[in-house]
Amino acid sequence: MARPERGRIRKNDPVGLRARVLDAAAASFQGHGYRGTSMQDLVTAAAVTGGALHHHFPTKCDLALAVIAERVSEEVALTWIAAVEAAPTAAEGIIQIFERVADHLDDQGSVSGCPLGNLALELSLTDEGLRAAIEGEYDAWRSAIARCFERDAARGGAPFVGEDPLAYADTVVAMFTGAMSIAKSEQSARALRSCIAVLRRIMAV
Amino acid sequence: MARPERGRIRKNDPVGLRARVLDAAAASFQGHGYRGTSMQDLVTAAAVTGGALHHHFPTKCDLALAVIAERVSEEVALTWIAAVEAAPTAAEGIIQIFERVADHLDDQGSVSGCPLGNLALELSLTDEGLRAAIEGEYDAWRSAIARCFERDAARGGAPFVGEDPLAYADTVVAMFTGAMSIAKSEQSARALRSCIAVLRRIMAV
Amino acid sequence: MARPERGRIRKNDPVGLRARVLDAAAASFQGHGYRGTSMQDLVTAAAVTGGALHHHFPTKCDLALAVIAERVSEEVALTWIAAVEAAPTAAEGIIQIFERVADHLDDQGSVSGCPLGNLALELSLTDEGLRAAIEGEYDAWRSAIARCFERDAARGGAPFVGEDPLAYADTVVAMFTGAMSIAKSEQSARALRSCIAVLRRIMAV
Amino acid sequence: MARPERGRIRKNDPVGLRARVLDAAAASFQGHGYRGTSMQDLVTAAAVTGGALHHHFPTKCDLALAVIAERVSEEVALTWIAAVEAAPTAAEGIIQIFERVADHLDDQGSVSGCPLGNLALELSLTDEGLRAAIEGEYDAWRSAIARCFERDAARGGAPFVGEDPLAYADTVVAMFTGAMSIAKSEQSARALRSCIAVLRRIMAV
DNA sequence: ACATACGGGACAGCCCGTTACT
DNA sequence: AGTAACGGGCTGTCCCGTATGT
Repeated sequence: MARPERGRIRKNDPVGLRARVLDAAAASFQGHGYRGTSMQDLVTAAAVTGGALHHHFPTKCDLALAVIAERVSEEVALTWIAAVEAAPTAAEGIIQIFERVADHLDDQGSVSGCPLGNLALELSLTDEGLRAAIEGEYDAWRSAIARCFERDAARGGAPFVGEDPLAYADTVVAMFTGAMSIAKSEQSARALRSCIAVLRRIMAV
Repeated sequence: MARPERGRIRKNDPVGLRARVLDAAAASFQGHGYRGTSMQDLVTAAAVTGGALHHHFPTKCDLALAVIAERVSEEVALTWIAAVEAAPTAAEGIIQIFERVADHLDDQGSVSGCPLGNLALELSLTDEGLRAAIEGEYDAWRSAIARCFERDAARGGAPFVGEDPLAYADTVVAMFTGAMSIAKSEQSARALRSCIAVLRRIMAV
Repeated sequence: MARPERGRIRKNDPVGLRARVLDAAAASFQGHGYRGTSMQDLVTAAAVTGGALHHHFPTKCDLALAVIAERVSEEVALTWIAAVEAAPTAAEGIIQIFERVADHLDDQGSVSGCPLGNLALELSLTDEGLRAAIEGEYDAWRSAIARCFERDAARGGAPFVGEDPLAYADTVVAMFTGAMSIAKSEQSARALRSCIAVLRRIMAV
Repeated sequence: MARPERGRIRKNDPVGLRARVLDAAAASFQGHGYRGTSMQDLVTAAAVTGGALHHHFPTKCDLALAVIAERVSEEVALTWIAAVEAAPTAAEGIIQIFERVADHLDDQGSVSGCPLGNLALELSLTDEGLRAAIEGEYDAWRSAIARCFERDAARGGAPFVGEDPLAYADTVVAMFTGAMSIAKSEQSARALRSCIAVLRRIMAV
């Protein structure tokens, strides 16, 4: 995957630099928001120069698109999609993910919210390209959960979803997104645990 | 009576001016976000001068606090608290509110999101005072729903809430907040309608 | 001197209010400078409202003139003019004043400079009226010292002043003003003590 | 080679631009004071853009520090330090400098004061870094004069300084600073000439 | 690829002074 | 006499993006 080094230490490291910037941007966008993050902040956080930053990401919007495509997307894929697919049933997987995130928030001092939700509210009305990218992430997220519900139903499980697994998937995503928003404003995982309690009853896990 | 001269007639109307500013700010904060709204925007939108604005709201943060306390709070009270309390049962009230909001979004061209949710994600980590104010609104919202569930349970209804009406209330708030976030990124009421379908089944309405 | 009270407690106290403002302004002008002091600072410091302040001093410049005429002038008169005149000889008086001020600076934590010197440098080129007022203070100060030198000379003392007591008076004022400036930048009375040492030798005290 | 489009021709000349800004700032700080000079004034005076100004001097304080270190310092070095060192004796040098400055003031229409003194009084209590920088300049100035007195004493001259050349140097600096302050408020070189007369007698020049 | 210099235009906050009002 | 509302305008700072340079 990575370009093979040839013993020589290259001063120019476009891949590493780009990755550093994306990491810094993803973290800062989540913590301080898109508008709350200046390019200068990233120059400092990623230890790059302004020129290099603009070489890789001509505009701030380009950077946001890359963060969504290469960082937020990955986080959704790992935290949610891979996890539900790996779980015995979608219901169990969903509960586990909620619990894992809630535990993680308790471990950390602060709650900075769902990265996708943060960007969704801040950028959806700003730029059509960004909006579409965010919508795409939501779609992938919801679709993966719906597929798991359908799989379970095909196996005779998940009776609660009835004829509309997509609506249930949508609702799970909405609950998570909303609970993270409340969690951010309360700086506690309480709302997530409330959702867990309700989900257990609904899905009989 | 009124004397609309071409020269400037100055009228001391602190209440009216303050109201104009709050209205303009509430609308712009919801549409473009807190950081996406400049004080100059409000000067234009509310037709006030910079000096007058500064007199009533020395800092932008003060203005946000006032918007939360005097506009967002009122909207939550009207749209949600009064509506659930007035409905025959909490379950019916909740469904009605979701439907009313979804219809409203369909009528309008664009979806600008839940005012409380927007501010929650953007400002919770910015200022402790703002975070606390937002937390208070969430608490009032959730508590009102929980009280309605308890009232119904006392009358022998709402069997689904079991022993924890607060968790159900929390979940409803999370679902609404999250669905509005998704709706904003999709520019459609779809997510809300998915939630309605699920809520109907859960609460058997 | 004071207007006779008639048993009734008057809420309006123009004299007291004016005095409070002048005190606050004199202190702040010396500490933070004329431009470094805002009318709002004085509103806070003197516990008056903006309206009352502007009622007594229509413009900031008017206030500065009043501070010079009623506070700085008084301080020069007390600290310098009365003190040299009361001393046995001008030379002894001058030394004593330098020492008194140096001791005072050592006692206090910080050195905020000579009130007249501060205003002189900041305002002389701003407004002709202010410049003239400051010049008048310098003139009164220097003249008083010169008169004392002449008085001593008439008694057969102060041989060092020769035929030009005014030049010596000027020099003393310059030394004091300059030493206070250096003292402010060093936050120490060192420069004043250096001047004392030299003055003792020159004037043989 | 160069392609002079109808648009603006941009030239990267960091040294020249920086020098232009420092020159404009030094002049304006002396004439109108630090607080009396706005960044916009400098943008106009130095014919630079706000962005370029901010690039070289992120804050006004940074600019003041640079003005002290690179302009005021140089002026002190040229006008005073080099001049006293070059003179046959310190006493003669000092008198010459006073006379040169007095003549210069008479030639010009207006007196804008000693650049170091102006900044000393206005900024010493504003920022610790500025205060320290100004103190350093005073120290260099005074030390240079003291060294010349010592040199003269070693050659058998300057009998008046006795055992404390530093106190005499201090006094000379104070006299100059104070006389310039008075000169500014009187808009005349009179105070300087008074000092010259006294210095001649004291130092027997 | 990367680094520095630079352009032009906002931004929030504050300023001094005036006017309406009690 | 004293209070509070209000008017414009300006301040220092920062912003994002581009151009020049290596």
